[in-house]
Amino acid sequence: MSEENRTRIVEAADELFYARGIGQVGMDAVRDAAGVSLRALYNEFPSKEDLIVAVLGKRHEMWTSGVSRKVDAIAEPRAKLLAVYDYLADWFDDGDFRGCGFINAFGELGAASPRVAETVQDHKADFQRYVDALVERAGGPASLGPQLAMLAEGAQTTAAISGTTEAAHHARAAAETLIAAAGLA
Amino acid sequence: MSEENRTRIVEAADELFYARGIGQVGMDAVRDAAGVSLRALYNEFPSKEDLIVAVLGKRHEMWTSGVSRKVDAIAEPRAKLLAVYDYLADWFDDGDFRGCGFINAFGELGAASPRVAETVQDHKADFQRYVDALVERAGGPASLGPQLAMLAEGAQTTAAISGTTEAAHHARAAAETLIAAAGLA
DNA sequence: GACTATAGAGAACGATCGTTCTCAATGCAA
DNA sequence: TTGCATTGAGAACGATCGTTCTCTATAGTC
Repeated sequence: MSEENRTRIVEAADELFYARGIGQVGMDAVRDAAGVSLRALYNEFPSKEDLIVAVLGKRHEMWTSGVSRKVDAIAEPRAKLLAVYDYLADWFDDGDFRGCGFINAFGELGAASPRVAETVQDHKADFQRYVDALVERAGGPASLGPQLAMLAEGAQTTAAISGTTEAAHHARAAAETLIAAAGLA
Repeated sequence: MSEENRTRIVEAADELFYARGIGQVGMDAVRDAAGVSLRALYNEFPSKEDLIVAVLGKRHEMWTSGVSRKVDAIAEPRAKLLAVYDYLADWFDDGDFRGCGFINAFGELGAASPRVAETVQDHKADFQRYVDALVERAGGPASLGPQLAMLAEGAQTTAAISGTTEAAHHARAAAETLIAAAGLA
């Protein structure tokens, strides 16, 4: 029961935080959306900061599983690198896309909450390691990893602000050029 | 006098908003930092949203003049493109660097305030046009502009979250590769 | 010097928010 | 059934915030 409450709360909070911005969402709104009592909410998450960290944790899992599903579907190591941008394209096409939740949380609360800042840093470092590993398995130089990750980063904010999906395709095209220039056929 | 008040308020607010996140800064804090009465503050900016938009406007000017100062110092059209990343490197080295103020504002308030969202969009569109113009003058293909701008975008968020300057150099290296691949010697 | 307009200092207001508390209802153990 | 622990519903609390108002002092005008 408690576990069911947790997931319902986290899912509702994630949706609200992401759509409106964390500071614009009160705990009352989370309670209403989750269909849970305020007492149950605070039983699971003793403070809003705890809830925020949990939401980011769930978002990290969604990101990680979403990216690797797309990457795992491709066999060729070089093409795996490009699959990341295909995942972005799918994501950007979601009507509710509003940028990277981690970047948004960092900009809003990174300075005020060390826990939030650290959670965001961990997420980005994890993704960087993931891309680095793909690059290595494809036989690319170590310098390629940060460049490819940065393109993904830039695509997310560009797509969020411009409101268009193009950024994913521009990023993918740039990645193809970088990969080819790195000597990966 | 009123003009002097305006600039003092905007400068103080910019520093606070950027360092702490906009929602974490009350109008009282702005008043204290600006050394101005609350009445004078509201005389110049009838609402906090007005102040936020003014702060973003000033930030846009700082960004525009900073980038073009760096770009104008270079003669060769191809090298002008890379000067953008040198500007980023300088900026990231600032101890108070905390990412792109526009991205931060968008993530925090873009959904709640159409005026903020539009101001951020205008800023990014302006920068994109600027890069596109540099690319065109260098004889590069139109597809290069979005790619270079996206690298700059990604570098800013990466540097902000990782807390390191490297991102500017990675972005610059990637830009060199993209520029070379586009046939610009 | 008297009058008026302006502005500073900060109290005050109303709303919101994170968090806790009250109270009644429920479910379970004996 | 009685007693007890748990829970839901939501009122209440204390703090903060954006904004306005009061009151006083000052400066300029006649």
